[in-house]
Amino acid sequence: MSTFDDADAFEAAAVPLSQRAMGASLSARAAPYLEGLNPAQREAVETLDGPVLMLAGAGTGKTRALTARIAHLLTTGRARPNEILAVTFTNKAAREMKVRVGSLLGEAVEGVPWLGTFHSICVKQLRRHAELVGLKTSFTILDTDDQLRLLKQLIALENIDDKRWPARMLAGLIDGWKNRAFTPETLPASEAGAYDNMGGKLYAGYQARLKTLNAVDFGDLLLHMVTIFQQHPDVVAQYQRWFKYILVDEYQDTNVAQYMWLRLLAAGHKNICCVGDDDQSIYGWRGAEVGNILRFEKDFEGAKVIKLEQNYRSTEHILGAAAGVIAANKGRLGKTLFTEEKGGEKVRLIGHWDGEEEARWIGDEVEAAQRGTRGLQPFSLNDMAILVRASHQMRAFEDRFLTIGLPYKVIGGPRFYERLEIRDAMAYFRLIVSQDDDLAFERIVNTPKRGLGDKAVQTIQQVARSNGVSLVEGARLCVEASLIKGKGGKALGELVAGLDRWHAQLRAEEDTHIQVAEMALDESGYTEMWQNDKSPDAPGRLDNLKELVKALEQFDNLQGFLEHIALVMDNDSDGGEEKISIMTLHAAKGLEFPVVFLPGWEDGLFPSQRSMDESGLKGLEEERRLAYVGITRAEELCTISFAGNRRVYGQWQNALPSRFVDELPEEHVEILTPPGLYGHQGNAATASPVMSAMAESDLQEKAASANVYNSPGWRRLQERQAQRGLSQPRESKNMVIDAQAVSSFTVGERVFHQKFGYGRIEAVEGDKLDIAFSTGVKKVVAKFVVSADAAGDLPF
DNA sequence: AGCCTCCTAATTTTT
DNA sequence: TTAGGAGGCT
Repeated sequence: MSTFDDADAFEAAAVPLSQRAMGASLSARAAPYLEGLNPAQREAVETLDGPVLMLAGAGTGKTRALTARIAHLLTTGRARPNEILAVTFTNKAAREMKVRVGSLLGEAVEGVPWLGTFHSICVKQLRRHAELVGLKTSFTILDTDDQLRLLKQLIALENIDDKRWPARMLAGLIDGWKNRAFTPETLPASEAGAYDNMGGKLYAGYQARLKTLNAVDFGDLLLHMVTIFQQHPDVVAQYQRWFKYILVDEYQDTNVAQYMWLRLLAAGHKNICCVGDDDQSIYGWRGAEVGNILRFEKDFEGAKVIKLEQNYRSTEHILGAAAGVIAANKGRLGKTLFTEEKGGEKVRLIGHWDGEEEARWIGDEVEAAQRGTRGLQPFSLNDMAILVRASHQMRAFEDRFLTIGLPYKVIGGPRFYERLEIRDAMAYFRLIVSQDDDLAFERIVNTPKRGLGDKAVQTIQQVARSNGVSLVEGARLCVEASLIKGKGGKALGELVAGLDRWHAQLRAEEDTHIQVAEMALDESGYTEMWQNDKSPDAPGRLDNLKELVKALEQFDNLQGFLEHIALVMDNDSDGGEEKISIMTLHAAKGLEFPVVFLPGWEDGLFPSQRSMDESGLKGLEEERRLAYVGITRAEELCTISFAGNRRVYGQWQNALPSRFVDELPEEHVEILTPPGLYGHQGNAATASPVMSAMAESDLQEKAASANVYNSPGWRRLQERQAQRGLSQPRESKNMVIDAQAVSSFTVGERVFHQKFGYGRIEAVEGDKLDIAFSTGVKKVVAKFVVSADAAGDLPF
């Protein structure tokens, strides 16, 4: 069966033949989109037939090549817009590509209808074929919140210990399985069996539940399409025929499901062009398979590999430093970036006593760069960024910048549509559109407070289930039968009546969807709830709600809006004031800044200990790619720093400089040694332990063992830090306590705890102690207590 | 039903 | 340190 007979995007977007003629005449002259391309880029644009892997290093103009390729396909008449499938990962990338193709072709082309993210394209496809996986065309897309709520219910329903099966973990497992294209049916025993097969059972239960709810999660979008393609050759055949040319951006980030989907689609014309950079694969932890890009030539027979290696972004020192770091990775496809721009500043490297000093120093440097330093012209704050490994590192910078009044913005924080009030409002909207949306109902049934607690909700659920109806219908029955007493019952009646009324108003089209939306938020008491809220963020939330309603203006109806929101979750609202950006390294991929600071290069933090523990060498290599991504974001000035001491979860911890610091090639690095730091007496360059470490360490050995703790330079650095530590009373005490706390506790010993006071150890299990305090026996982690004899030395 | 207190865990995050 | 969740108390 097929829905291709419907008026669909293929037909709607078909381009009149006259345009093809126009395209041909355009290309007869010098095609404008080819101008200024270097030979490699040009080859990437003009090699249209067969599989092509465009290996595009950082800053080599891959978006340019990709968009020119689309323009080329269209103007030469090789493909009509609707015969091109172009996939990206983010909406931002999709948008940018649309804009750039548009500007290359002017008014000539309406747009490429199948240009979008993996997910948006899959939604489009799945809406056509939903019934093939037992869904209705109108299926809803769940966000993470809904997903977790659903899983919690499932876990409770199955009477499973939610300590052993936290919903979060289960969500992670299921996500992982979907990323690897495992359905409950195809889930290998090795995966499901690892958890008494309970994982597999819960997965199946979850999928069944989704089906009854007529809902899918993000992973399903891909997975369902892969399933459909595999089970219905006629369906996939149609798409294979239609998509003459396929383009994929950021191929190194594709997961197994995405890979399978692409392979299935490309099997027809085999004209697939994947763009990516194996050195920038940093999403392994969420299912991306670097292997996809490494295997490309094997997967797609007769593939042509084109390397874009000329970099237009960074100075040669920055490129050199990045190359030095990434060289330590194995199994790379291998690219060597070069630039024609010579000179520029070396990458600067500096060590600090602690994280606060690091933030202070960077703040000063930012202000200096604003004024113009070292013969460089002044930079705008918009041209500067601080890229951190983990978001908790941002705090030190925010604190410092607030103190000195430096405007900053955090990129990639909680997004607009993920905020509580927005999700609540959206749940109301969802219910207005469809009363079948049980998850939305659960979310708002007692928001604002209506006196409907667990018990009331349970009653509604029971009634709904036994009658085989939605929760809204169940609630209606409860009201009619007066099953819920008191003010809760009355409020529930009002809510149901309200939902009916708003829905009717929307249908009647007497009011616009915007008016209905406002009405719902007001009449439900939701707006009022925040107006009465005295917490400091309430006004902001009200503003957000206003903004949400305003966003409705761009859509013709609520359905369209909801669809958009489910898939497009960004908020790029940017005020006029110049600001320095603070973001994670992950968030920085694809961006560039003239001035970049890379703080926190300490072993354990970056590379992250957890990443190395969980994924070993693979994890370390991904961390290294992250370092590479970080350095290559910089155009002119790149500054790497590390701190000897850092407060982590309230405890002081000391750390060694990142092993990546040692991998920076000496000739591209300038060591800054401000007064008061490592060996400032005497010659700064030679006294620097970092420099010594770099000079003395053996690259080969490092690459092999990935362990440089034994290099002489590192030892010296450590010693020096320890010495400094002793001269700095506060921090050193903490470190001493830490050191002794880990090892030496015995049963019966008297200890002191900051909170519980004195106690006696009853049992020792690894680093966990059972201690009898005056208030009772507590389990305490060893590092939180000290031997009672040492208590007098406590800094608190 | 709702508030308060205790406990635990703590990268990276798009869709 | 701190945020969020769970469980207990009113």
